[in-house]
Amino acid sequence: MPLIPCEAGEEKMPELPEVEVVRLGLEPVVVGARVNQVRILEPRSLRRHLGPEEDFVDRLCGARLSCVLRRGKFLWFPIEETKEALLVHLGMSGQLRIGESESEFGPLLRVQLFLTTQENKEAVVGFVDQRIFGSMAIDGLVTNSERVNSETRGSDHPIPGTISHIARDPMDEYFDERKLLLELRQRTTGIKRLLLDQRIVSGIGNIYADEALWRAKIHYETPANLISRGKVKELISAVKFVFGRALEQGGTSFDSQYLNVNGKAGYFSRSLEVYGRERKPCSRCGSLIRRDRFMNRSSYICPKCQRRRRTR
DNA sequence: CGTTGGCCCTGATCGC
DNA sequence: TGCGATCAGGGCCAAC
Repeated sequence: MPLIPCEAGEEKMPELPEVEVVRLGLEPVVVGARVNQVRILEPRSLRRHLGPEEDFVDRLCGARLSCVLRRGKFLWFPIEETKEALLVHLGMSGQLRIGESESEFGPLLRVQLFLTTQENKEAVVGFVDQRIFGSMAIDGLVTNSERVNSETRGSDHPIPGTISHIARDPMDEYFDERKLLLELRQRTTGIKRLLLDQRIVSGIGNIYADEALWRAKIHYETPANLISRGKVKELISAVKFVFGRALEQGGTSFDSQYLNVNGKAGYFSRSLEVYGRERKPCSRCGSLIRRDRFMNRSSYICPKCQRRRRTR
């Protein structure tokens, strides 16, 4: 069975497209599977769980998982017997990998789930996470009317309570583009910070934020309310474009159900125009890409295409 | 409430 | 060879 080896250095934070590829890879194995046993190797990986470690294990053991859902960068597995779900966030370095034996996940294995699949086969899911920014939890599912930010449109499918503040992502069929447009245009904060704020729009991380801003030719610090309506629309289209392109590439390298069921193999660096391309030429104008420090992270821009406070 | 700054966390890598 | 500094950044929270 092919397992992707860990190669140091090429690790990147999974954003929406990578998480979706993980979701697709898990789906055939996990849907209808029964959890027989749970092993916690690193209790800090349960930080999001509201309760002790034993409680997490008790609630999950014996559960049948009905499907794999995603919003933004969160994944969850509703449990058939209860109104709860196994909630997972990969953080910066988390991976969910499918295996058949116990020992193939390496020293960064944090949580292990032993499953019996719908086809009555044994499977093991390993949660591997170097930096322990990712986490797992058992969380109650709530419907729209019970949510913190109840939504004005869309389905009333239940969602884990602790992530009910997470906005719909741009690939969601009920994503409300007009609502996002209106919200962005009345905020004075720099546009990149808003793109990264999962309460406003989810799924975007540092890499695809830079990519989308480059496509729309917007400087990352431009106050959102100073960007014209048309330009904000362009930006939202750019987000959808970079997500869509990454998903296509993730899909093409997706030969078997085991391939790409981890947080890194699906990273599609060939398609990146600015991120990680410091001092390399902009593919539009030839200017050298610059790396700035911003919000304790890197921002890559083309200094010519993305001028400060360009609004139209 | 909107905005902003900073903390968490580990292993790879770099400079001296 | 050793060792401290640096870097990666999503989510969340305190402070104003």
